[in-house]
Amino acid sequence: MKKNEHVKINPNYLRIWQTVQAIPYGQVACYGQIADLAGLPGKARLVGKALGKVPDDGWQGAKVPWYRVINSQGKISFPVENENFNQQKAFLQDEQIVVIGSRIKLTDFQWQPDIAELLFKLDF
DNA sequence: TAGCTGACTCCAT
DNA sequence: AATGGAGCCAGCT
Repeated sequence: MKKNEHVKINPNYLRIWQTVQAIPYGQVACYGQIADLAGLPGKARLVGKALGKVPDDGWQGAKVPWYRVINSQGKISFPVENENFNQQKAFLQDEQIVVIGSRIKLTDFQWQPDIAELLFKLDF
């Protein structure tokens, strides 16, 4: 199939991608945090699924910074030295985020969104 | 339809 | 800090 016009995209993925786009440069968020902000509490694993399907060319004209999402323990959720792991780590370090091994200090880099502002921006 | 899977979390060691 | 187990739940086969 060449065209994707009849390919149905899970609407939850769209909300997740949009929420991830709101993570500021130089900061990170957890899977569960994104799920909550996207209005999908308890569905952290779905966030991982959605990120695995992020369009390479971005969504709605903007890139989706999937690499700014890590797990609740402050670690990159790919096996160490795996190709994806290395790419994610490199992207994060490019944003001045300190990554030690697979670990990032959440106390220093975790995104603390202003809920009111975010809800307005995301328009759910 | 019924299992299986996993870019998760939480809690105990 | 690292490791393991149980719970979790939408998607996928």
